[in-house]
Amino acid sequence: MPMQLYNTLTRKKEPLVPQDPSRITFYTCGPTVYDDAHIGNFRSFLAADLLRRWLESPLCELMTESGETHAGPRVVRHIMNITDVGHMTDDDVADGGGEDKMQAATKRLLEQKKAGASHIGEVDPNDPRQIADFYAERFLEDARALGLKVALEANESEAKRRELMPKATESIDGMRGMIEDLASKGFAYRAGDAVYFDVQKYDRYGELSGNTLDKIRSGAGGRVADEHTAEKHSPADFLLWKADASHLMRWPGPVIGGEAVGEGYPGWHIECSVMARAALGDVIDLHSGGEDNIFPHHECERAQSCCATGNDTFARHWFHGRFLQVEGEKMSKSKGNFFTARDLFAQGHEPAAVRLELIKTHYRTNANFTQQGLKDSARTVTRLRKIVEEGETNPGDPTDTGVLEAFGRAMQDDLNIAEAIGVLGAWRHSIEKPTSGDAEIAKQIDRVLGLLGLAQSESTETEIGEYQDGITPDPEIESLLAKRAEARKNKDFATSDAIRDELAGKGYAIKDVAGGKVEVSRK
RNA sequence: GGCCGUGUGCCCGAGUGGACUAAGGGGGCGGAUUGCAAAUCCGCUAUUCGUGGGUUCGAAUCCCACCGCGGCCUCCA
Repeated sequence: MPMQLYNTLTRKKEPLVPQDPSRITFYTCGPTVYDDAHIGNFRSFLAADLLRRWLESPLCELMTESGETHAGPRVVRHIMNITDVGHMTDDDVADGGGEDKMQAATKRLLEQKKAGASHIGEVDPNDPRQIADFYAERFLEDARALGLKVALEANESEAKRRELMPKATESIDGMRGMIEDLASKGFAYRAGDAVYFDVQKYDRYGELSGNTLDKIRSGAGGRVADEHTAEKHSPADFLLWKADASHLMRWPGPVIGGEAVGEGYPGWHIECSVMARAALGDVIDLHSGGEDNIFPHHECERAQSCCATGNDTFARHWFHGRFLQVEGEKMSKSKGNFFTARDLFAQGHEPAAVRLELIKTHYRTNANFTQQGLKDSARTVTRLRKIVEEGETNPGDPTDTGVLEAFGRAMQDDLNIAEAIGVLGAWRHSIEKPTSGDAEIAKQIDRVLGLLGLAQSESTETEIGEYQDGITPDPEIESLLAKRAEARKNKDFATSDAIRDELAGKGYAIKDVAGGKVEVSRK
């Protein structure tokens, strides 16, 4: 059974049929780097990463255009852009008002700097390019820590990074070119300082999101402001270029109808059309993003790309992940349930646990990120690691060969990761003593899950303690551990238990491990 | 208001018409082990699938209505 994958465009599960099944083209809308990416962002990027890893797996079978089955492994050319251009908060505002994201970041960073925050280091909060570069670098670090394959590949060299994780600011010429091309073909027009895409010229506008121009016009959300739209042909027309000499980030504008539109900045959809085409060609196999990207971003991107290339199809298959909630609630800074990946690492959670917690819920349901879940995930990772470590020292055949097939069957069905992990649990249960064959199976499964290669949290050893979760040994803990060891030696268990309780009160869990040492971890 | 998705045990989550007397993980309980814990291992832990109707020989699974939750309807993964 070839792999089935839900396609946002057709609103149903259907076989993924790439143009060339041995080499799949995949574009993912990446982060806007005006702040650290949060775990919701990463859930979406990790869903794309999991899909990519699955497609590359020898276990994955795809349908070809002629209806045959194509067995893996295969190559996935995966591109993830980095948006480092600020965008107007409101592109309807014709008079240059509104606030740019990078400008908003500047404001925030200035405030933080005043308040004494040091994490921004030498960055000049008044320079949007420095801000973007700073956060882009941090994004890449986090992405690598979480095992995002595209970020690992991009790390090989600056050339690779430009190729696989292009920045919008590196593609301004291409954007200008596509805007001019769209205008010359009659799909775009100039109105005052702006160039707009003429949605009425593209009759498939709305197919992806299920919107119609009618509904957009009468949108009860009340967000289609009309007083500024007089210059547009349709209220749904969207910005391709905005001339604005006051904008901090600005570039020479396109030439429309022989006249140069002034210096300014591109609209926020055009970059992906340009970068996807440059890296992957006119028609791509797969395109992913968060569910909020469906409209307007991907709808607009599709319109631009199809009109520019003259093809009916831009992306053959659209893949969108649902949002992440935290402890059952919408994630928000005011609720205090807003986490970046590095927040969690700093709390001592290992990247593999964070990764598993973020990928273990089916991408098309709202996931609930919880502290308990993070603990469960950490345990699952430890167990998987153990199978490999113990198995490698015990030569032998696999205990059960059916597990790969069952795991694969689950993944083939629209990336049913939860069932796949269920299969893994039952498999682990059936193993009494892991063999080298079992270790091989675990490793093959992990090439899809991407957990075992990630950095383990540092443990620091002292004479009596093994400190986990990045805990730094300090004299107070050390002396308590020493006292407890002494008490245990004298069989004074009342004292020894009291010390354990005291440490628990300070937030540390301890356990006695082989060799007479005590493992100290966070409670 | 429109569109899209979703609602399964104490919790997270599989299952999408008959092998469901509903995976897997966590938690809890009991046992082995341990000075006691931790970890590990063994056993137990939903006659029931948001609510109410309907279709069917048969429904968690299909249909309708209602309720709850989430997303989009020109910043947003």
